[in-house]
Amino acid sequence: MAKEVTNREENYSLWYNNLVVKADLAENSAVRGCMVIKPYGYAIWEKIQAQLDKMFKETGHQNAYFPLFIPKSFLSKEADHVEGFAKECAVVTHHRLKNNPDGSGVIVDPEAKLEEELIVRPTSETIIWNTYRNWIKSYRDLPILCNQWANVVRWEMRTRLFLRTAEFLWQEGHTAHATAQEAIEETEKMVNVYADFARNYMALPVVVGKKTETERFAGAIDTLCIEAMMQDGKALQAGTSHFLGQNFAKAFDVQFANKEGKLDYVWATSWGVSTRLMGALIMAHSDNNGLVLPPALAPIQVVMVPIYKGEEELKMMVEKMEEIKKELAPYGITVKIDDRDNVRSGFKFAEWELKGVPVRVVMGKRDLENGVVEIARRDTCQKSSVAREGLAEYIKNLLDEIQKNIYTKALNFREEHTIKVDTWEEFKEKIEEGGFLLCHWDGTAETEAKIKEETKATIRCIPLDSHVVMEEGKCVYSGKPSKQRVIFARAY
RNA sequence: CGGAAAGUAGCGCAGUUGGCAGCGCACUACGUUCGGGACGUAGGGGUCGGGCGUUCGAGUCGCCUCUUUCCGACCA
Repeated sequence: MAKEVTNREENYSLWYNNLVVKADLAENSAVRGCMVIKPYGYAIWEKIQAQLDKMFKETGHQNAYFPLFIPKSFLSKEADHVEGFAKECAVVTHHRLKNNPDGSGVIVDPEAKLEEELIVRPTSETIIWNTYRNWIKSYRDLPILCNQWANVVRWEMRTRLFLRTAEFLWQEGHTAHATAQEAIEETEKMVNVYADFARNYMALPVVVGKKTETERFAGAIDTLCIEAMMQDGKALQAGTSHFLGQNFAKAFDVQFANKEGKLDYVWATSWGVSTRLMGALIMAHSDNNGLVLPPALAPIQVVMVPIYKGEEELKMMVEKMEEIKKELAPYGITVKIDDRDNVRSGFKFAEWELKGVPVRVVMGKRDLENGVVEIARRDTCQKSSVAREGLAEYIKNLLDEIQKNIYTKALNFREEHTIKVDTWEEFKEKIEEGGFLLCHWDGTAETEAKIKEETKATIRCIPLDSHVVMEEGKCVYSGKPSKQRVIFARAY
């Protein structure tokens, strides 16, 4: 029997640690907080990667790759940036080991000390802008629209599987533009690409918004973000897009000759999403039977389980299933025929449900005689008998419906847990229930800090895509005037 | 770095006043099963985190130490 779980927190760790997308924390404390992604989990990441990569290319971007190591001096060039990342950097100080003279293993060779320490990238702005200096001389060299798929390391004091691991996989876009306007447009364009991806592929309703000054990326003028709500009502920042102004161009002296022949500093953006998206996927859609994957990102969209007695029957069922698989191929549907004969079918059902496969097709002798198959959908757990005739089209439509349904379910959940709050008393009460609180805010960092101190709630964003919040009012904390509501929530 | 809890088989755990190291799952073999996580029989698997001490005797008591998890500070 499946382990009985009673609350979401337990669920998450069960699924993480079970076979879904296992992340083993290494036992050595030095790499505690790094993760192992098992093949099935990595397949989900590959789906995310493939789709995002396609969308980046459709918006004119190209992939590139920059070094893992960043000379320490680079990091100190942009004051806010170093302030933001200095506390969580892994530093390489030596380049050689040697045998310990006393025979007890190896030690760091003190002779091999690096002249300048290397930082394992926590993000690549510095090394990329140091490179862009050599690439950009004229307005004709602009824009530069690069993306990098890479791993980065941030030595967090406390880690959490998928949401905050010491090493994580991500993509970081770094663009260079001739004008502020163009860079701002790029920042907006990319946050919208993320929102589009989240909504249509992850089935994750997200709010597009702007970060407050305190929550902003270190070194940015503006940070745009997509914020999602998890099933426990907590907020999760799922992606960010930064307008960096001329900060990095000035720090790395990247100037270009404009059309008038005058020198000017380049305008920059950067944007990224990470393996945190997989955490979001799990925490947004899973139910008590395990993961629920939106068809658009499921590595396996349809699993087929034969019901049989004896080798002959198994062979026959698999043959019939191969036929269905062939019919599904033109639709681009990925199918797994589970022909294992060493586990029972009930076990297979449970296992594939745990892995979140959207559609299960079951076929036995009975079905064969009646010209039907049994179809079970993962999102609603409903089972039905469906005619073998026209099955491929039925499944194609069902996958679309499941995709929509998962999104709608998450959207309804978010809307049910989003409320307007106008008094401080009510704020303190409602924040305990989780969810998004739409409140007026006086725009000061002081108020923001005090609210955080008293309730652990932060301003997730100033929404950009909702007319609901565009109304005047008074700050929920200070009573000072405010032009629009912002989203407060407790966050991961 | 502060506060709390926990370390016993691969995983999850029990172990009473100190007295033979246990259970469930998983694993191996054979048999019966197979339309929702099968069952029977027989097996294999342990430096009880580590060290020191108390004791005839320590998983259990004391001291020290290491590690992990959770809550803060930090953060995508």
